[in-house]
Amino acid sequence: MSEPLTASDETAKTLRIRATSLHAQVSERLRAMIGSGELAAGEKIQERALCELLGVSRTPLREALKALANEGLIELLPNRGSRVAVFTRRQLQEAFAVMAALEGLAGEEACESANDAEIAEVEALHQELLEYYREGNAGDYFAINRAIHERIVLASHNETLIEVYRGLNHRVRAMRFSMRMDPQQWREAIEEHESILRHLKRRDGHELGVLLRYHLRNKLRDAPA
Amino acid sequence: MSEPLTASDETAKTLRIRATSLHAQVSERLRAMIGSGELAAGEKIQERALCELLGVSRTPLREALKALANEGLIELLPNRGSRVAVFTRRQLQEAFAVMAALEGLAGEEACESANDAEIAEVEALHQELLEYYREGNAGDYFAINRAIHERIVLASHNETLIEVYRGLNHRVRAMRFSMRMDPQQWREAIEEHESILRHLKRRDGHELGVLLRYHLRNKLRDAPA
DNA sequence: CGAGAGGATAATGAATTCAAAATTCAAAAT
DNA sequence: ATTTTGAATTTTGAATTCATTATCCTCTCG
Repeated sequence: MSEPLTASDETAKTLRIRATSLHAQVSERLRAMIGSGELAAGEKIQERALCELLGVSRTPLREALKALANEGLIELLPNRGSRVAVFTRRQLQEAFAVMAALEGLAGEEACESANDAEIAEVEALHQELLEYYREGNAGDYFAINRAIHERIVLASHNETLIEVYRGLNHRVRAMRFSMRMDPQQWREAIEEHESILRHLKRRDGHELGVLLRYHLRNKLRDAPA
Repeated sequence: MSEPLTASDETAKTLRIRATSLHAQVSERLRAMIGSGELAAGEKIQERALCELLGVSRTPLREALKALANEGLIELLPNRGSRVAVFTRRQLQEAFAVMAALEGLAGEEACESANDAEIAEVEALHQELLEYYREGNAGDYFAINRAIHERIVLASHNETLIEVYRGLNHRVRAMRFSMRMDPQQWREAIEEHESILRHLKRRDGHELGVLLRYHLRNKLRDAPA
């Protein structure tokens, strides 16, 4: 893993149209590295080493760092470089609360704007969710759970909402928390998801909004941090 | 206006500790210029000219541009530089909807977290609002209106929420819309504000949340854009 | 007279350079 | 032995340089 972003082969370089600017590629890459934990929270950014790893000069890397700092994923220390942002338990709870509020709006708007295919997709994911619940497969359950929430946000067709939600999602991923639930909570979560799907299919925006705004409450235990 | 960011006087330079990095100062400055309309929507960013105006080299300017692009205030055109973002009427409506959702959460949390001084401050602003309403002074009315909403968000003591809200606020300012209301709507807005204040003082988070989530609906006419 | 080719000019994107600041490390002093 | 000092080294922040791409302008040809 971690190959240079630019093709090392000269021919490939000249033949391939450069899709995006380097700083955008580096930003994307760093977000992924932070989200996956390859760059750990609090870790100092070694500019020169990262440049070498990514195969770019410091200029695009620093541009990317500034952009990510604006997103909250990187902290800039005056005259002392930058490090991966450290999130507190409180910040995680805050992000959850904001995301729940956004999902509430997304639910309302999705009921008005979603097309049938999008709703069908959520339903399909819901079936998968139930499958993993029955199997007791928590890892895949959480992945699907997240996918469902994302699909509902996408179905709002509100680009601004989608973008803001995405930013928070990046942060939450960076936090690498463990969302452990006991069987009772898990059962309740499943019931809530049943309601969510039902209201979405009925396009009952108001009720779906209420559900989503409170669905995330108390789901969080805490992060290892 | 528009003096270089760095002191031109050598003595001042050496004596004063440099507070923040150039890119941060430039970002701040550009946000203000976009918010005030000094840089108009859609306007091409002339890097060299701006550098000269701000008294910095292209490096910090470009870092700032990347950061603002991430915020949505600047558009990056591949190999063609950048321009001030152009917002559509739809994006403005989207931003309003998201802000209303965030204010709803802010209201709920403010009722739990605000201290009495913060509530008193909102009440004082509310009195000012009424004053401007009676005077028919729309300009100051909107300024105070915005201040009230901001104070409620701040009173949530949810840093993540505050930050996300602030980002949207920058965009909305950049849009320079006109929020014209007829007398009937204005009267209704005042009544809503009365309710908002009443619920805040009673710390009735649920009701305040509902109010704020729907307060902004239909407030928007449109932008000159 | 207008459309298009082609070359000059300017702007962009990224690498490199350079000064200032922080960090490291070894020697000296308590 | 531990802390302190101060020079060497590294890292950072920002300016400058350089290759590439886009834009403009003129000239030719229809």
